[in-house]
Amino acid sequence: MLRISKLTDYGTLILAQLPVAGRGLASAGQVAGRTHLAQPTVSKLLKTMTRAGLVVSTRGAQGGYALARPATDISAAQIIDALDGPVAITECSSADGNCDLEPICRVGHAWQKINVGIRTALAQVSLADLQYAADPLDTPDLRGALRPRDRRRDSASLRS
Amino acid sequence: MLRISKLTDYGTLILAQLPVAGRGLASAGQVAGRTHLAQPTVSKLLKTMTRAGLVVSTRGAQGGYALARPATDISAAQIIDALDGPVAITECSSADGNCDLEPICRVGHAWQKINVGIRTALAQVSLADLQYAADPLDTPDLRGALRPRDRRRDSASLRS
DNA sequence: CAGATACCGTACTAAAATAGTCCCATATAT
DNA sequence: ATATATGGGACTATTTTAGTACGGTATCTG
Repeated sequence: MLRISKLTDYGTLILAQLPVAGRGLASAGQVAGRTHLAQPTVSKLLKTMTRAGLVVSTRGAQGGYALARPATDISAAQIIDALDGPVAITECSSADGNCDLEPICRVGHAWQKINVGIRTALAQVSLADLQYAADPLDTPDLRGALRPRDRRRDSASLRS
Repeated sequence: MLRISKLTDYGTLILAQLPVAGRGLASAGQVAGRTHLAQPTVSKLLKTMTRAGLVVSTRGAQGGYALARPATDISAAQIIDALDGPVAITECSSADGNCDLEPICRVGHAWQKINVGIRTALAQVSLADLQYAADPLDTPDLRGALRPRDRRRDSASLRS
């Protein structure tokens, strides 16, 4: 949970190996060699990313792949969308749609908002950013994603 | 990927149903009834959250559960830690530890930094915040989590 | 034109994580 | 004593993720 899937990680590694369109091509086999990943896996990922528009391909002998655009114009969110599919947000927890208890269901929706908030944040991170990641670590403000109309510091309202 | 697991969602629903310690108790059966979740599932989650210290329990007849502390003092990160276990960050992608290609491996680490950044952000969101989540949605700044030493806007350095 | 190279798409298998259930032990109120 | 209710672990089922295989198509080279 809250982890980047292996395939997304692989995909990023692969993208980092590709030349930008116009500066040459790299075949799936070459990329596999450089990343130490299995060739079929690399092929699969490249195919998927091609369909997603992150990568362009050339068929035939001397063919291969290249980044569709500069690394600064490829976002982390796009990579995730391509490889993990559109984010599957948790649906309403009530099995049979019995959402009569409004305050409860609103809690479920809050998680969805957090999901979307995180995703939107990932749209701001580019492949180039990922490549240059240094050591320090800073904390984004996620509370803004919820923005309650009126935040109380007491929990009295918890009583059902 | 990047989704809140069902169990975490359930857990939040359940927490929202519990009185704060000192203001009474709710049994697993009662909570199951109010949330429309299966009783064994509710029991399991409450047991887990008790062990994690989010909830306190009283055994025996008339026993039950209560929040260990006010909803403002229970963070989203704590709920996730309790129910999804410590975040399993993607390990080095190189199967046999062959991380000779430094720039490549650094990409993998960047995702880890994003993971941690998101997690840290979640520590700022309380159960009370989740309950009052309103409609608007704001975007946290995740790029801060990477903070490159010197960010270039060109992708020339992509060439391997 | 022939053959080799390399992508395209889909279907399939395998492995792992998630979700959900069951049972027996223990503690406490009446 | 007995009914109620949590504690802990084992177990099964389901879903998701990861990885492989195969037949098809496009393009370069000679």
